[in-house]
Amino acid sequence: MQITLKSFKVEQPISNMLKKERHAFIIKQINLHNKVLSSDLSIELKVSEDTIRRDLNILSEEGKILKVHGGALSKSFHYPYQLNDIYAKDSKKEVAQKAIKLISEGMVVLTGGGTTMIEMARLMPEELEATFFTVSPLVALELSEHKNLTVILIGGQLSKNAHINIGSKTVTDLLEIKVDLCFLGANGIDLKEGITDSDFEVVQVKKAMIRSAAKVAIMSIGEKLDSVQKMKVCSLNNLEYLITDLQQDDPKHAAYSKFVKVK
Amino acid sequence: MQITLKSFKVEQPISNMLKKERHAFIIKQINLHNKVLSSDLSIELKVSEDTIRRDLNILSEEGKILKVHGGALSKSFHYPYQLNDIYAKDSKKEVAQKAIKLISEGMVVLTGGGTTMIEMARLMPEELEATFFTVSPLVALELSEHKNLTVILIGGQLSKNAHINIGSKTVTDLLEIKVDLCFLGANGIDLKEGITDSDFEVVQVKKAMIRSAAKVAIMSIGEKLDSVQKMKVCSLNNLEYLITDLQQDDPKHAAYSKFVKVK
DNA sequence: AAACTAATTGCAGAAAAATGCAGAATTATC
DNA sequence: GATAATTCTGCATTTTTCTGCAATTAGTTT
Repeated sequence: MQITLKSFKVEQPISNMLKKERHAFIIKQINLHNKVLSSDLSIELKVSEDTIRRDLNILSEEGKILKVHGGALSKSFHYPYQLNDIYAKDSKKEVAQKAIKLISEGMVVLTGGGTTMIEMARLMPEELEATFFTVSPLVALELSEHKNLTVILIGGQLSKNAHINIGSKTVTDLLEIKVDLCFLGANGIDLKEGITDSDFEVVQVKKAMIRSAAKVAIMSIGEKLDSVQKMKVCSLNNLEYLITDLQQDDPKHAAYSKFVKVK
Repeated sequence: MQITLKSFKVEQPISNMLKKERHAFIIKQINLHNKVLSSDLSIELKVSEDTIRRDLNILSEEGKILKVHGGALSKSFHYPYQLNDIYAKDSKKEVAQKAIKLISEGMVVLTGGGTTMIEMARLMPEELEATFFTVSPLVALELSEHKNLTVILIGGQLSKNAHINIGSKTVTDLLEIKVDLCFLGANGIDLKEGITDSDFEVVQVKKAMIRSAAKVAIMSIGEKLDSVQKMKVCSLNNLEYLITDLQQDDPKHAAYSKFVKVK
């Protein structure tokens, strides 16, 4: 005996559907795809767009969906944004915590800028004795709140965007130092393209920082994995560590762990 | 100069995106990378730059992002330092206002640290075009909020008390520059003893700053006149200006005006 | 079952929104 | 101060929405 399915049973909109049924169908689609277009629904449900629009208006008034021009979105649709707060602050804190574990007493460390680095500076153990070089005035100020840290700010022209020191002075000063471990943030991390960034001057500084360091650790929230920016900083095999907020055995990590120690 | 990588791999945007979806995408990109370019978004989202610009304007009006020429920035990246409880803030603001009058277009200026200097940085005219050297990370950060200022931070070891860079590196770097005007705060000002301070390393830096400057201006609230600290920075005839919050004809000024131009 | 009322649906035309484009104005950059 | 990039402005086009209104259907009453 053989059963042949003639048609795929997708969400099967019955012709001559009742209003309530249509509404249920719409809600289901929104839950499934987070959005619907009036034009799509009109075709799928074989009713005029006006009817769909009326449906969407009703559902919107009932607070079940978010109506927008052209269709509707899931009510749980929200901006990935926390007012007054740093984006993904908790993730960044986790990254920072993991990074701090790599620092041992008496070490000489070099750090870049960025919110993750500032979180790290804040979370540094109170009693730790170490020397920190940094190109970021903000990181320097945070670090200097810790009594046993020696903080050395590498000078240069202060970049208005990146809030770190850049330019030839910064680069040549960096060439004169030698540190045990360098922590860098990244704007783009990708298997093929390695570490990438979008600002030419920032890239120069990061390259110099990498040259000055025995080991380099990249700190990044998991979201940035597999994204590429316009300019290359270095390839993955220049790195020692990759620190993210993800679990060590997260599938996103797998490919990277061939190149670097993933934390 | 700009190097462009061939491959672009980003959150792939769905075609026929609703406006809100585009907005969410934009905000996510900003949160992730701290900035976006209109031109990039136009390509990524496959809409005209005009549409992106309109999107950015809306998001900016909603206070979600910081729109700038060419794209937008993350708002939280704007650094969160506010020293609000400053002693004698109003007096210091007056001093700062008077000091700013000494700065003219295109000048090269050197500044020290301290709350008065930070007030000056904040009150700087928005459009002023000038070059500022400073040994204070906080002053540097404040100054860098002004678009036409070039801010160069003289590096060194960050002093935990004075919050300025100190040490031999700072001093030798200072010897290599030559500026039109140097603004210094003072801990003690006295007719006989001149400018005095209480921290040895800070004194070394201030001396170096004075050597690098064609003219030196001391900024101080009136209260500090006729007080002496442990270590000498320089005598009064090394100075060009003395700027206080007092009236120019204040009796306290009289004796000083024989040595310096009192403002 | 007929008649009546209320709700639903589709449609035409007007209104509003969204988008892209051209040229002018402004801003950045060197 | 010239050049290039970006933004603004007004406008045309397309798409979506809104507003009656007529046709249809469903439900109720007599």
